Amino acid sequence: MGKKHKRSKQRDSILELVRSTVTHPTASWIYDQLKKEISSLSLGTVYRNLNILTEQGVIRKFDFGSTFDRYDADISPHYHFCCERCGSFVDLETPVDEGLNKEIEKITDFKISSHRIEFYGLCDKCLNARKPRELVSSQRFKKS
Amino acid sequence: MGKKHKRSKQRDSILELVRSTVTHPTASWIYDQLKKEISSLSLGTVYRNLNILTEQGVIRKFDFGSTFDRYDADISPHYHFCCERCGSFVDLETPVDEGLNKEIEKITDFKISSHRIEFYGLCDKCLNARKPRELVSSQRFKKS
DNA sequence: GTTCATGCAAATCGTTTGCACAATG
DNA sequence: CATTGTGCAAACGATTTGCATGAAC
Repeated sequence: MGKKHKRSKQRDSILELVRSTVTHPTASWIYDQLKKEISSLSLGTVYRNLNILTEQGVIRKFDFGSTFDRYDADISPHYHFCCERCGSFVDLETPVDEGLNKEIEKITDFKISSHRIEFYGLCDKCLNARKPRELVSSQRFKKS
Repeated sequence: MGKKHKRSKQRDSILELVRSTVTHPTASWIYDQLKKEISSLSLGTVYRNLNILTEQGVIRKFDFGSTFDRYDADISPHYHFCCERCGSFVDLETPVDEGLNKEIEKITDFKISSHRIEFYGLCDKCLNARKPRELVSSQRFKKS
């Protein structure tokens, strides 16, 4: 069950602004824009509402699933899987589809040099650990 | 031309450790591990060396290209392109390949619920702006 | 009137940096 | 010995949070 959320002018404006652009704006850009309109606006409110909207699934946040940079000594191109439960980040064996870059070049005016794919879901360990008693629902994963 | 880098026990150990694991470790995990071995080690050194190794192409850093979270009101599945020069982040029209998830499930024990693809390269604007005088080589892109 | 949102400022967290000293070539 | 690396602590920048006040229901 999600929490009850009252409407607010601030949240409405934030959503409207994010919907009006295709630039995938950052929080501070949103803040700068709306500040002109709602001069009392604070940055904390922008962050709070972006999180609420993301939680509600109304917008999407691109944060790579973790705040921490991760390092990999395998520099050969390969894809990754990221477990949404435990946060593990593993290499996949699937061959990399080099043709994809060309396909995108065909439909855009861009020069594509590389691409990256991440798959999300549940890893085998977490699948098996499913519901032994209760589901640890929102276990925000920590570093390490 | 890259800079001259002298060898150091710290950097050697960091590289060895990153190479010895497939867990895509974070800086602080690396620090914790090596601290046992090199008790004088400092976190700053770990970061400095991870950056050097990344710069040298010996390891790879997964940082999503920007420090800022970006938000998108288009929650329908679609892929993205990220310009390595100006940092613009744009939606692609290519249809999403839903079959990919199944393919990965076939070769792993994971339950895949979604995937995400980002293409990297140069956008049309940056391509055309190429070398009018000089190439703005390492323009680290700012917010907005 | 109870609940949730706001603005503000302080706090947090990952990462970077300036500096004096130590190690490398 | 000239140059780069280290440890330490302070600085940084994005994001979060505690608190008193204000708006929504």
